Amino acid sequence: MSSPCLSSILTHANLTMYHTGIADVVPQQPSLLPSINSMQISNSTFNSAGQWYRHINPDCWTANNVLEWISDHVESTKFDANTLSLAYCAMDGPTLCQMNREEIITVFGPQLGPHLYQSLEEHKTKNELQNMLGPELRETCQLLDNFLDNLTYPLLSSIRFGQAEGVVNKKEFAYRDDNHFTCPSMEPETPLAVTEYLSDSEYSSSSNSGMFDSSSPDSQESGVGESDPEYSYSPVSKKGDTCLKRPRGRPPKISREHSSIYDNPRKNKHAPRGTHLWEFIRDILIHPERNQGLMKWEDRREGVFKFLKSEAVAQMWGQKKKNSSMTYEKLSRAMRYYYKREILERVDGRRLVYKFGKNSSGWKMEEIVVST
DNA sequence: GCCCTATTTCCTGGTT
DNA sequence: AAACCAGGAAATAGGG
Repeated sequence: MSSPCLSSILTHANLTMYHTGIADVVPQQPSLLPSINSMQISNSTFNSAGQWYRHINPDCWTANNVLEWISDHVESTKFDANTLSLAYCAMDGPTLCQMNREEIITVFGPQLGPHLYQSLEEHKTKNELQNMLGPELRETCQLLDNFLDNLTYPLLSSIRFGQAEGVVNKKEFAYRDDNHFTCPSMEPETPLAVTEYLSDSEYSSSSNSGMFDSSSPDSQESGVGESDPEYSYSPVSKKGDTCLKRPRGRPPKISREHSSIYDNPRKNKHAPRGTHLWEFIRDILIHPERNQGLMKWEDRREGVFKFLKSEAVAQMWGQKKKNSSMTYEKLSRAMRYYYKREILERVDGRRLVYKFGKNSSGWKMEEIVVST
């Protein structure tokens, strides 16, 4: 992006803010402009690895949080940061929150301004909503944030899993966990790595080419830890050779002494019943600003929704349940059990489409408004 | 330890 | 052919 209009934007911004009474966030004296404007910043100035602001109400953002927030949008919109003056990024959250749309566009320009305004509104809404919601929903939102952060910054997560291998064997991690094989570099609560923000088909094919293939029975038999004869396998196993079949059902969990490094030390001995799958799905749906195309409402009033990134949602569910071998195939089986209990209703002939049933709750507009 | 609920995993067969 | 759907069977985890 070129910056021929920078000076006019800056000049106009100062005048506008002067007249609108928010000039305290920028140099008030025109004579200061040249020196302040010389404090220009480049895209490389920004470091988006922090993102603490995401978990804080914009009203409480520090100037640093504001800078982080702006930096994220500079990166995501490929905006030329050279055209931004640091002076305009030096305001804190309360100051920022006082600005209306026009003021933000005036300050940050017609390209970046609308993005920033939109984002600010989303952060405000999200935090207001989260303050009114229970801990389970907050946890889901946190999960979404973490998951989407990994989608946005795949490099960081791929480094954690060892990017040399390219696609990481998530299934192997899972079974090794279950069978007392652990990855020394893996931290507790480490979010799943996703190498790219893929479409569903891409997601699946990339999985297939790698490790956590859910569709192939052959691949499901591989990647099993070797310590347990029941789960042992031959790495070269193909159809018809000596590979032992994996028993049905959930693999046994690792014992306390072996799992200690994974357990959250704050976790209760008798943890409260976690969010159910349908509640997890619901919580994603009622946070449209965070679900970023994972799922969408087909008919909000009727409770009809659709999976857009089915494998991604399944991975998130697996992340929540500390089960990195979760797939949409398995998730959808659990969903189908809800038909009988009338938590979900069948939607015939439509792929990836489900409907909340009469025994579900918390997704209707009225309920959300009433609960506030 | 038993029972129950809520999944999780695997599977076969059918549909899109 | 791949992805998805349907539902049976068997298994686990956690709570009561």
